[in-house]
Amino acid sequence: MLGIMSAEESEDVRVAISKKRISDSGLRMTAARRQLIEILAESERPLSVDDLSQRSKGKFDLVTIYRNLEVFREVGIVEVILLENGRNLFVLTGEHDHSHHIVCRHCLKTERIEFCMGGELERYASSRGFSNLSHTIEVFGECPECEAKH
Amino acid sequence: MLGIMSAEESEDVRVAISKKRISDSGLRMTAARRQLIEILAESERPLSVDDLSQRSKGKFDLVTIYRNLEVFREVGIVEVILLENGRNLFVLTGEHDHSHHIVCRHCLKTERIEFCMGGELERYASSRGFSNLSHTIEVFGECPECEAKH
DNA sequence: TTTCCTGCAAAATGTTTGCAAGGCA
DNA sequence: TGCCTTGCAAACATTTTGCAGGAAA
Repeated sequence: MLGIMSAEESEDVRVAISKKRISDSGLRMTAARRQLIEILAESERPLSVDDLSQRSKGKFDLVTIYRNLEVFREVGIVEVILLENGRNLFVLTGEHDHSHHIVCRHCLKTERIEFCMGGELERYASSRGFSNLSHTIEVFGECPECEAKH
Repeated sequence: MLGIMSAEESEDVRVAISKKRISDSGLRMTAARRQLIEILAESERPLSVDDLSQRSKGKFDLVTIYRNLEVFREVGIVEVILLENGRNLFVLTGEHDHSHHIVCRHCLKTERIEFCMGGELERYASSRGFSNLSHTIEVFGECPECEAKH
């Protein structure tokens, strides 16, 4: 875990960016928002609504968490990862607006994939007459630690 | 819509393959299964559980539809498309075991994408130590017809 | 002080489970 | 006949909505 800084931004930078984005959008910085952002920033993996509820020790109603995650998504500070089972995980984006992930099925540890082949896909979709495009790409597998446990 | 046969297999071929796969797996060919397979084969787009319920005129309980779709997935005759909102659509696969799609957000019309860049993704995931990989890739947009309606 | 945000309660969705009756092979 | 499937009912899990009180700016 030593070594040069990876491509990941530090916790603090992402928290700062997120808070700024909230107030720049004319929204209020409440205790719930502040704490949810911090929990997301501290986490080593993307979190579900339930994770966030637990890690905030039930201090906020689930409704509040749902509503704020939706707000976060709208202002572009969180990214949603759609799991194979249809559930969502949320991760602070920081600077980059869009990325894809390798997710461990067991522990949900996630790595960002540094390259995005969405361009090629969307170019193809475009050639087929589709417009207003978006795409999802996720890779699922077992991380080294989880594989070792078998 | 005239012209040479596309890469799509005909309805009948996919129905035949599907039925064979069911009985080869030691499962029974019931009225529900037969009809669900036929409805999927006739459909111009992937269907949701609810679509299947309606198109079979409520003849089968939702539970039956859920359970059979799960069976179909297990024996490999349907493929699941995970929408942006987390819902599932189901499509008969026929011969090919795995593909990706361009899905219209409005009418859900879907085109199969003929190429799959999953290999590259999984090679990358593999180099990061992940094993037992799978991936999802979907493109969403507006099809020409739906775009015209705006 | 005004408007946004939160919590509570309830409802709406979507999916799963258990069990007894029915039907395919 | 024997086991697989189905339907019904109920449970479950997740997410959404409405409204009144509370808190940012």
